[in-house]
Amino acid sequence: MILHVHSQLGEAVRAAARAAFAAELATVSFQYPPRAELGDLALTAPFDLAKTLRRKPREIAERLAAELSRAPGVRKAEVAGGGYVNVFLDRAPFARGVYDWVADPAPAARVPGQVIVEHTSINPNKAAHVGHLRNAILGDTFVSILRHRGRDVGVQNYIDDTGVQVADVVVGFRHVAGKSYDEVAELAGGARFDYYCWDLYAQVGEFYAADPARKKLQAETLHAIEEGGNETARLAELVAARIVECHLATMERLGIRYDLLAHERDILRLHFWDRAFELLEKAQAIRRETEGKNAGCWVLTMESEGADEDKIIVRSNGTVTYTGKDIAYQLWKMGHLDRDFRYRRQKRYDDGHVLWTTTSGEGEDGAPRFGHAREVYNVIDVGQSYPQRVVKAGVAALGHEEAAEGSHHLAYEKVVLSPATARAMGYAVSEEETAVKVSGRKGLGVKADDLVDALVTKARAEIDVREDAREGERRAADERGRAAREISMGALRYFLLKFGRTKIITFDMEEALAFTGETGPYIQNGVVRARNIRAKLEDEGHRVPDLVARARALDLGAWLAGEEGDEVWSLFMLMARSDEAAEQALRAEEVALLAKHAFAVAQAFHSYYQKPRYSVLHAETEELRALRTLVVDAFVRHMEVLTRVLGIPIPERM
RNA sequence: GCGCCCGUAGCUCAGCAGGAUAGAGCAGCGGUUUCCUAAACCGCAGGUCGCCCGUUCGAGUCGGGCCGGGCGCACCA
Repeated sequence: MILHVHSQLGEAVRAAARAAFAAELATVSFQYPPRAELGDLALTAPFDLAKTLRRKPREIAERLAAELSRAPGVRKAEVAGGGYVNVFLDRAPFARGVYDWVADPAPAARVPGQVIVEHTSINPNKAAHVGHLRNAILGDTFVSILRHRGRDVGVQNYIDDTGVQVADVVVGFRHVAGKSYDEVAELAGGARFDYYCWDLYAQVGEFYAADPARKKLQAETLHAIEEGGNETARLAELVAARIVECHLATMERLGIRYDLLAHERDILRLHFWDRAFELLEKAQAIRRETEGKNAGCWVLTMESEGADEDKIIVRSNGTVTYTGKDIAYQLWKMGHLDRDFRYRRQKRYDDGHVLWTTTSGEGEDGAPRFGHAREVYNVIDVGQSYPQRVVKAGVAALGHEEAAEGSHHLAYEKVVLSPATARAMGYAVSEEETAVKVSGRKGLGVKADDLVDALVTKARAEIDVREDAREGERRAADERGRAAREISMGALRYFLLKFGRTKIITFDMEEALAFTGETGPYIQNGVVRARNIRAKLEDEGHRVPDLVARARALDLGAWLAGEEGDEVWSLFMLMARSDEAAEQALRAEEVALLAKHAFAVAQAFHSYYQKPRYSVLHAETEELRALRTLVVDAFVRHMEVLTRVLGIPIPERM
């Protein structure tokens, strides 16, 4: 909504600059005055023009202000400070526009070209932990914003089913737990297999540490898995497949779904790397070293990477590194590898959406076209920045400049544990430590399902307290359970989104369980209240659509000019800026911007509706009731969209 | 050594195309419920934006240098 105003007024400013000063402005950006009394939008173009025109900013501002005052939708424009132009919008038509926009949000213009987002990509060898949740929630929400803003997005979850981590658990089953394939199969069919593997994986760490010679088992196992067609590979396959199902179930609790599971095994079996190697060799993007420390290796030159400029892609024993495989995968994503996976249906979600999986065996018909993206976002922790740069460099070295340009690493920092939370989990933490690193090897970390369980339990307890205090009918257990799950989901998603992605999150259980203040439940609460007001109106014989229609026909201008109007106006301005917030989130690749914006909108509504003098049901006049209903209805409708984009469900009651 | 990230209120963090008096949550203190549900609202208090230099009409924001903390620079993934 506001972006439309920006471009319209921007045109007016450009025209004015042309007419008055024969100056050509490239882009006109608008800011917002620090206080509402100063105006609705602020223009800083006079400062820029002052430089090129060698005239006083104020002088330029005067001229632009005069022109802008005549622009449609503008009530007045005045010069402030050293050369700002503050624009006051005509409130009534703008407010009607905002209402129409939120009541019937036109989908954003379709942006051509496919976008692939890879996220989650957890090693399929143990339960997901809170760090993985950060990845998945970040990725899922980014996808949602992309789609909201008109992008065609495919979501891929990379399954490293032939890596060392899976190999370690296989070693665990064989040599630590001493289980046969059938015994593992039985375990895998039971509950909490991912938890079992979590503990087993930690034991394998100790097993290796006790006798370094045992590391040989890891190498042998990994080799057998890569080779395929043997008992070890079958066991690895079983473990990985079952753990992936656990991860999918965990993520589904948070509303996170995928379009494709891309398996590393299939990248190997279908010889993606061999093809990528041919391409890289032919383009002389990689070269074989004949002397020096990298003798016998194929390396990719990394410019400006410091002392160690070359990255080894193929080891001297002829095997390819992970980074090499990743280059092949990235090339496939971008449609620059003339190979493709075969596909099978993995599962069908409740809403009918099909999750596909890659396969190197027999494929099924009907798969959509995966992997011809214009833009690729890889959601991977910041520790992978260097290999991600290598992947990008590899794509670029093949001459695919645009593809390299379109390769984004959505890097995020890790999640560490607060001393209190680590202690609660039974770890000794010294006084000086301010944070404790999670460690899969040591089995130290907060499991995703445990965290969700704790949230649901806490939310349920809160609900029970409130329900028991109620007069009249109380909710049944299953309704309370559903609300508890929805509130937990909102709390967790917001909690992991509100930090910038370059910030290390020190995870504290107490803090994560908070339902007051800047949290998901705060946002949910506002919408629930607003919906409740609408419901009460209907109960008392009013019809919300009629009231809204009536309000639209009233003199909005007079009302919006008053004291109540100021509060309503700032709420409407904030709602109008949601499209801008979403675009900013995409441009800055920072999902937190939209999450924070949603909180700000909720906050503005809370502060308004809470005041008894602005009561809708007990409004002094029918006119005021109609006007306030329009506000409440606009808020609900808008927040339904915003929260859906953020993946925050709205419970029926808190 | 080189590269990246972080340093803003007691604590956790916003402030990411430089812009007006630096914001929010938590914690603290004081208020608000015969009023659409208090997971709420209102108020008070709390800041040399790590330090120095520079660019600019203007720097928390950009550049350089320093200090402190974290991560990366594997023939691991």
